[in-house]
Parts: sequence; C-alpha cells; structure tokens
Amino acid sequence: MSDNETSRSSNFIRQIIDEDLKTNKNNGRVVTRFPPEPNGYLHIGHAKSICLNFGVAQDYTGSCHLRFDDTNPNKEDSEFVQAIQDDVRWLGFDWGEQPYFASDYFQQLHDYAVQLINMGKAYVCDLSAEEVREYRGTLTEPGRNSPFRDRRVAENLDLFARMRAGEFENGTKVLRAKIDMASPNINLRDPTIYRIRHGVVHHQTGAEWCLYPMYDFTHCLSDAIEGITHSLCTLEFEDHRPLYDWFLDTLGTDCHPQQIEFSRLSLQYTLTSKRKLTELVNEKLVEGWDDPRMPTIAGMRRRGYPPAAIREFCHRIGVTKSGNSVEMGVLESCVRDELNAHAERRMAVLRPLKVTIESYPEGSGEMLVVSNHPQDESMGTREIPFSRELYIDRNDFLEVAPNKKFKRLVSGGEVRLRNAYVIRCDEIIKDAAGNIVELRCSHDPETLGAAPEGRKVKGVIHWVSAPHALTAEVRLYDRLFNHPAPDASKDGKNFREHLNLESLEIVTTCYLEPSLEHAKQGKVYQFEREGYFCRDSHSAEQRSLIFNRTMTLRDSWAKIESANMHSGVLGGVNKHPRRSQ
RNA sequence: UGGGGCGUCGCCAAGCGGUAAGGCACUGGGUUUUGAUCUCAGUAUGCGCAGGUUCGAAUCCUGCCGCCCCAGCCA
Repeated sequence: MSDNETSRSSNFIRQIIDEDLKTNKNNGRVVTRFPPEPNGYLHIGHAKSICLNFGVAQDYTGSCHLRFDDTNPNKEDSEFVQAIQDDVRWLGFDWGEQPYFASDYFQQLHDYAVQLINMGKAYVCDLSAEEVREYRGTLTEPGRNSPFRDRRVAENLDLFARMRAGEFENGTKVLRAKIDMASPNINLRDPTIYRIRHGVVHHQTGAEWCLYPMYDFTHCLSDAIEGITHSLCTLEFEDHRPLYDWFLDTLGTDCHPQQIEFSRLSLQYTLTSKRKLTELVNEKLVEGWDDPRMPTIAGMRRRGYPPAAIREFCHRIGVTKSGNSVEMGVLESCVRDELNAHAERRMAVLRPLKVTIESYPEGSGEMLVVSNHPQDESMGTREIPFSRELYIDRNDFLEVAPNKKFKRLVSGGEVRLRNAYVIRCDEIIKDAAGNIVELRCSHDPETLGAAPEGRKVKGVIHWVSAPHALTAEVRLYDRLFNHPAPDASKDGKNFREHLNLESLEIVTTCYLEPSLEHAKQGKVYQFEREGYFCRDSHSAEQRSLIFNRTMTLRDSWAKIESANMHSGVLGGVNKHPRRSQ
C-alpha cells in the first residue's frame, strides 16, 4: 500500500479515536475487528468496512482482528471461511498471526450465560417461537412477561445444563436475558441469547455443541475477550448498542469496547445484500460468486479491478452516518485511474475488418518497437509485427464521414495506424449482399515515426497484423442491473426483474497482437482505444485465449455521437457504442 | 401514532459560531500518433423548512417537514 494512501482520510470515527487517545482512554491502544459471518462471499460493502477497520488500525499503529462471527451453523460453510481470508488478503490487509472465531469462545460464552443465570439476569423460556413473538408486543405496545420469566435460579441452571446435554428438541426452549419487556427499544424485551440446534455440524466445532449463542450476546463478549477498543458496525445495529452495553456492564467484563455505527454503502445499479447475491448464485443467474459482473471482491478481482482501486474507492466515499447512494462512476473512475497509470498498452481488434496495404511489398514485413506506456518509459518497449495484411476495427471505417468531427478512416481518406504508418483507403470490397469485407489501402512509407508532409492526419486507429494475429474470445460486461436501486425500486418489482439481460456480450473472434500469447491470468492490459482487459482466470488453461473487459476507456466521442443521435443530427454510426458498465 | 438515526451542488463529502474544502459527474479551452491520459477554466449569495439567539449561524435554541432502521430461536 502506498504512503499517500494512508494517513490522509479523516472521518467522525477517527475524530472519536483522536479524542480517546488524547484522554488516554484505552492506554493509547487501538484495536478494531472485521467480523464477517462465513455465510457468503465478501462484497464491495464489506470492502468499505475492511478498509475502515484495517485502515484505522494501520494508521494508529494498532491492530485489526479478522474474526468470523460463526454462531449460526445452519447458514455457514468453510468454503466461505477460506474465500473471505483470500479476499481480505488480496485487498491488501494483514490480520496478523491468525484469524479469530467466535466459536473459539463457545465455552467462555456458555460460562458467561451461566453467570447471568446466577445473577438472576437470564432464564430458560419454554415459549414457542411464535409465542415469544406474541409476548414481545409491537412497536407501539409494550410486551408481556413470559410465564417462565420468574423461574428460580436453580431451576434455570438445571434446565440450561440439560439444554446443553441435548435433552430438549429444537425450538422447545431458549435462554433469554431478563431485561425489560416494556422497553420502548424492542431489542431490550428479553432477547433470546441461546437456541437449540441439533443435527448440524458446525464448520469449526463439529458436533460438540447443540446450543448456539445469538449475535447480540456473542458479539460484545467476543469483542471484550479480544480486547477490542473500537467496535465499528453499520447503522442498523445502533438500536442494539444498549444491549451490547447491557451484557458487558451486567457481567462486569474488564474490557468494554465502544460500539460506533456508520452507514452502510449503497452502490447504484448493484446490490449489497448477501441474501440476494446468494440467490443470484444459487439460482445460476450468474456464473458464481466470482462472476465478473458480481459486486463481490472475488468478482471484481476476476474482472480485473486492482485492489488499490477498491481501496481508493473506499477512501473517496468516506465514512459518515448519513444515507447514501454512490454512483458507479466513482468506482469506475478509481479503476481507470489505477489502470491508466499501471497497465501496459497493447493492440487488439475486437470487430475485425480486413485491410490490405497494396503498396507494401508482398511477402515482406518488419518488427516495430513500440512503448508499453505513453507516459511511463520505465515500462519499457515491445516489438509488434507489421505486414501487408492487417485487421482494423469495423467501427473505425465508414464509407462517408457522417460529419466534420469524424476523424477515423473513410473512403479516399487518410488515417494514422497507431505506432505505424499513415494509410489511405483506395478501394472498398463488398460481398454479394453489399457488406464491406475488405479495404484496399496504400501507405506513406515516410510516416513511420514522422508526421506526413504537407497535410495533417488527425485520426489514429489501432490494428494488428493478420498473419501474426492471435485469435481470442473477449467478454464484454455491462451493469448487472438496469435500475439504480434494484433492491429498493418503488415499482413493486422484485430485484430479479431488474436484471440486465445484456450484461454479458461474448465476442468470439477477436485478433490480438502476438505479445499477448502468454499473458498472465489477472494481469490487466489496456487494449488501446478499447479499454482495459485481463485474461480470464478460470478458463485460460483449458480454452485458448479468453479476455474479460475490466473497464472501458472514457469515451467522449460516444458521448457526442449519442447526443447527436438523440437530436437527429446524424444516423447510427457506431453499432456498438461504448458504454461504461 | 413507540424507539433509534439522518437531511450541505446531480452523486459522495469537508465544515464543529467568523462569512460554503475536495472528489465523481457535467460544460468550455489547450496539449496529444489512444476521440485515452494530462492540463486550464466554469459550476451552491446557499447548507430540508420556519422562527429565534448573536455584531456575525450550515454550525447554538425552538417548532415543523422529509427519508432510513427496529417487532428472527439471522447477523
């Protein structure tokens, strides 16, 4: 991580920490934690939390624990435990010696529960789930005490021991904290802290327990056990803070971390709901958790987003308590900035149109030395073959220029071949149906690395040498949803109805310059004038060459063009206008 | 209509009583063998609304309005 990436952001949480440090509140220590439940893959919303928690720890020379909040074995899986670690590491963060697991504390948690019972602050309740709900009251009416609320301590102790011993069926009994059934805060109306779960194998503890603690009880105590100083979570837990404090105060733990809430990220045109992302995966609406269209960290990795771009994004959006809805453009800008600076340039033709340079001697060719980055010499050079037969992109040729601004190749016109010669289109070859199948051109041999004499050629287009070209499949991605808030649209539609059916376009016959033959999976290149692409990390081994488009280039021409189309100034020139994702 | 939050430019977001930072987006100019990059300039007499306190208010007070979250044996 670069230096300028750290130590610069400030937000209300850092202000609180600054104040705590000033008053020596935790003896100058800063310990945070990132506590995912291993029931799915991490997404961009988690990235915000990861950057916040690990970033704070880094900048205050503290530490950040990666702790799995694994108290619900019904939904969790070790596949997720592994994936989460891979993702956090890839994002660039280090959790030190080992990850933590809430399940490591099951025995301690159990003992704390017994302590609560002994204090008369918890009781075993025989009400069914439905009865518990009825007794809880509503938002505007207080709840009623459970008939089991006043069981004697000895009886509670006995019952709880037998719950643990497996004597009772699922759902027949729970352990509840005895707080206040009339509290205006529903979370304080004797919340359940332990439930019975027979017959599930926990990914960490196996079949050791048939009793599992609930989040509110587990989280604060896990934080206290680990000596966390600042427990950062999202806004929906604000109502739970009194409970967080109640358990720690009641049990008198030595350590009492401070819970601070911030608003969760909402990114337009996508989802950050783990439940819904799971649905997309399980119902095969996408290829998997790492589908390049997914807002998951694994998906963005496969797509080619650099980790530094994601960190920069998290920095740019900030941390506050206000509701937000961040535009995709911010993420895209971060990805482009990072890739523009670090991606090597290459040439690739996505929609090939054959070009023959008739003035170029038949059977000959030459190697041109071109730079890998126009602004960064340290990235070196490479050689690309030039020959008599080339491919250019169909979108770079038009028989007649639609307007004075068009500066690509037209019949009888000239254009610069990027890194090579200026050519002129002399003849158009069409098939029986009238489709253009080839261009016959001539080149100006004096224009290699030199401006043409006596005229100016404005356009520059990319190309590849036909006999040397590599054939590849290219996958073009667009946004997964066509509604800015697929999750919360007011039109009554389910988020699945907002899926963009054109989010993936596969172009099967693309031609690449030869240097791309051994492109490493995941390394992102800029295909000049097309965008950023990386070799797919799944299929690169078994299939030939498959590239994912990470991101388009900013395209002010497409913008002008679509504006013109809407105002009727010119017809459709580009059948495939570039669109940012 | 209970409780907890939030409202500063199209979207994020600084600001913490001294006269509205910055980023993204957008618009216009320059450079350019990527219509990319880079670069210059422009964009809130206004901070949800209405009162009040003050020499001075986005910042303090009062009252409204709007939006979000909470009734899992999920986290």
